[in-house]
Amino acid sequence: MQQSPVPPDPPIYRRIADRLREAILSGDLRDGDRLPGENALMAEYGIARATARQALSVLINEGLAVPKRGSGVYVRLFRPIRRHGSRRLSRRQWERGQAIWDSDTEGRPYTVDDVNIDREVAEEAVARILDSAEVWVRRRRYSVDGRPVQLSVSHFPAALVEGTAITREDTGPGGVYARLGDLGHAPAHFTEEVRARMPHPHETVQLDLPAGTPVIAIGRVAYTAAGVAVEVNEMILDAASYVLQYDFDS
Amino acid sequence: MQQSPVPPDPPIYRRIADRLREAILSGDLRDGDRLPGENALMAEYGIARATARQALSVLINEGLAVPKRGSGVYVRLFRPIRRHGSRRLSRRQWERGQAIWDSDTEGRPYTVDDVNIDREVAEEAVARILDSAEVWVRRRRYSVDGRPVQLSVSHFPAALVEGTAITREDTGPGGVYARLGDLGHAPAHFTEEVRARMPHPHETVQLDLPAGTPVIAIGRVAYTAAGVAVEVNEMILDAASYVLQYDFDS
DNA sequence: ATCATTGATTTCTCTAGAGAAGTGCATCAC
DNA sequence: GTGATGCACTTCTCTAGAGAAATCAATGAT
Repeated sequence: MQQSPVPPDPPIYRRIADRLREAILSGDLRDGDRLPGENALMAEYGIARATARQALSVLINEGLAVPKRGSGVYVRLFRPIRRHGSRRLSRRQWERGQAIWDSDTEGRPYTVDDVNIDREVAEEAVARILDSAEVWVRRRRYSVDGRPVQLSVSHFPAALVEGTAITREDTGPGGVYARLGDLGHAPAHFTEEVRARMPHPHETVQLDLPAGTPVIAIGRVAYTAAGVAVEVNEMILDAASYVLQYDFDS
Repeated sequence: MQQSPVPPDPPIYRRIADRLREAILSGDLRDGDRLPGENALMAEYGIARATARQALSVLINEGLAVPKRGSGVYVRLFRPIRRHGSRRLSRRQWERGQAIWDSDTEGRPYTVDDVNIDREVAEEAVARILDSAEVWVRRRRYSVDGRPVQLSVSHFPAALVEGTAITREDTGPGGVYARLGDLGHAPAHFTEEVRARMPHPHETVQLDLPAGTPVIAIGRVAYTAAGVAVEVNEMILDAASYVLQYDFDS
């Protein structure tokens, strides 16, 4: 057989999904508006319930819509926070009014819940970087406007921070970086590795993520001026809540 | 009524998905291994086809599995490329063997297909940043090992680059940045904004993305030493193919 | 006015079954 | 050996229907 030159027309559920997506992206349906539900689609197109659900699930898994059980399916909103990698550099002229994507200029108040501090045996990658088999681990969750947006797990070499405020809930003024400075190990250089992926179940729960929302995973390593690694911080961000900004010369 | 203290046990499809996920994350099922299919799950658990499909769709939308029509459902592999923000800084001691996530050290050969160069009226955000209503636009797609991994759309102020090699397919040795240097507008500073989201349909097609794969959207602005914006580059990366690395002092 | 109840509406879960369409392997003709 | 054919198996699409569970507004009792 020769290659069929006829593009097979897409299945019903996909055509419906395409239509609805178009309505969302074009702005016909705005943030928070309600989409036609299962019953409405069944009636409008004369299709079975499963087919209507399949159409809606496409948009839900694309992160464009959010289902509310017992209520309806709604257009999802995107209003991110801007997170700066290098504060020093980004505070230059090229920052003001020059952003590509709209975002709330920071300054939104964080709250921290679920602090958890522990001494543990480090997993392989962390032990290698910190050159320390045992580590103190600080786990926290950050919320903005009462909604959780970020998980953070910090690791410190046990021998270095033993007995300091870093092993206690209240780290004092300036936080952990100030305490590392007190120890003569002030961070001077950072490396951040950034990935994006779909969340694991426990991340979905802790960040209260709707379907179709990826997470941004950041692995940050802090080094002293001498090049000694003093912290490994693994962060998980709700991708719908963040725009990361990095500035650099070259 | 009081708050029900009984956690309602999860539905069947979710329990099955949890089991399979566990098998994948624990390493029982490795990259490329085949998962039990619809028919196997129907038989094993005595459930309807739709329920078995729903269980598998959970993993597919999480990006852990990839369905191959007519063949089976397989465990997805993750073998990312490392992309450096600031080459200069990351080429220091703290780079060697200090990565958190495994990745192919770069050097993998890129190929560029689908080059497309055009003079256009800039959209609002780009016009504002470049301070130019008209722009030259270079669209390209990058592939590694024959698989598309990145889309890139570069904008240049029309008045600046008119008549130069930047408006032609072959930009000559050193690429567009060398040409901007020839014009006395060598880029000296970069700002990158990073987001993650689920792909739009045309991105899914052009990057050949399976379901459950987010994209990383990078908006990069290049500035001269004088602070003049000379390029806006919007990139879309297959999130399963990349780890971004940023290095900075502070 | 406030609170509890009821009922309509909505999404969610699942069953049972049918046919279309793509894959991959074994078999057969040459 | 080589290529074509057929068949088993797989995922994909869709129908029809049922009950559970959550939401929301209106109604009624206090």
